[in-house]
Amino acid sequence: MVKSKDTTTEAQILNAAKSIFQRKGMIGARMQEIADEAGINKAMLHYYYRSKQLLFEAVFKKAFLLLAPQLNEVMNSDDKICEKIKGFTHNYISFVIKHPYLPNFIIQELNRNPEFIQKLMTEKHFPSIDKFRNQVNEKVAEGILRPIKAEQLFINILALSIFPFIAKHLLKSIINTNETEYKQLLEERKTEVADFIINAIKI
Amino acid sequence: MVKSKDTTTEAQILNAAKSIFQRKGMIGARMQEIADEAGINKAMLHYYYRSKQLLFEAVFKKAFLLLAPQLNEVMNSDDKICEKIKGFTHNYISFVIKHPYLPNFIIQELNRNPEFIQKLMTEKHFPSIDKFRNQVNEKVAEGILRPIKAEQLFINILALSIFPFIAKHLLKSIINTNETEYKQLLEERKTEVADFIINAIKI
DNA sequence: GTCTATAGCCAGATAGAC
DNA sequence: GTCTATCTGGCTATAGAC
Repeated sequence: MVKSKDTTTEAQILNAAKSIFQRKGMIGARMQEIADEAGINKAMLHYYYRSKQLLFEAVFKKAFLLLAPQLNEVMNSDDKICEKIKGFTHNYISFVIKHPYLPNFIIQELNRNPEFIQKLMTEKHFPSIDKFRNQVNEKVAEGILRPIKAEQLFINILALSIFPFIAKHLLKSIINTNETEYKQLLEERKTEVADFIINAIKI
Repeated sequence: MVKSKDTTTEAQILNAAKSIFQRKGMIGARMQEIADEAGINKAMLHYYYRSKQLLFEAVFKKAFLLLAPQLNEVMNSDDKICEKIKGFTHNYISFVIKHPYLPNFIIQELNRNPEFIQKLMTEKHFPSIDKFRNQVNEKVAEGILRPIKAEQLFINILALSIFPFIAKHLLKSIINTNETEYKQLLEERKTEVADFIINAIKI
């Protein structure tokens, strides 16, 4: 029987590395920790990925390519604006509930190493908001939407979807909720965020 | 002549540490780097603050106590809700434009060490949204505001104010702007964010 | 391919002269 | 209080046996 793709040593390492890097970041992660998580020897990490830096880049790229296409898919679809907003916020929040460390990982590592984004921008699937921008400008000109810059609206959509995951611990304390209640709030946001945005922009 | 408070060695160290820790985080920062920034010897850091951990905690606490009272001041004032929102977003965004590393620093270090927030919660000035919550619930009951949970509204206000600073590099690339243009967008948000929120909640 | 042992480096911390 | 020199531990990376 051929080994399934996820049980090869190489894949086991990548999964373990993903888990550790996303929780601790590039600098905070320890190769020994990754090896332990994968249940194999530390030397094997170097055998397969040469260095910590290269292992990290493999993890980062994979994570980025998981988030980016979702941005594109919705932003550049042919849906109407309200449908886009509903679709995007619902899908994105659902996705991030399943992968809560992902956005913070991406944002944090891009802050640590802003030049890294240059490499990513050459990728085919790097997100763009061109279609979304045209749509918004058009509808604003027609008087169907309140005047707002497409860029600001885009920032708002992303902020409302992602921030509650990034600032989870701070927000939990300020609004004085426990873990269960906070998860409930996040669930509600799957629809709440779109309602909020649409009320904000419709005439 | 008595030395001004900011030129004592102790204060020089704290300022240098603030600058380095906020940019690199607790793990990324190097004691040597902080000493260089302060223009003094590495051994002095230990003479005044004993260890990296204690120096870090001094910086973190000072930073937190800079952000927290602003939250309280607006959220628990006697202003009407719309005034609160306008006042808070304008002041907070202005403040963060001047201290762009601050929110990310706080959020990042709280994620790394969630237990740390327990210590902070015992402080007098730890933010609470009690008054704001009552106000929102009241106005919603009266039918003056669209139905929304105060907690969700609070999260939205903070998200729209802070996220553009945290995700700066990512957002800059996606919306394809240079540094100057992005700063301009942030400037606009001093009023844009409040308009957006108020439109979203008013009937 | 997988392991053990270790080289080599770097950073926090301290000893001790001044 | 301030400095130089050094200790110590931890981490990445590799050499080499199996």
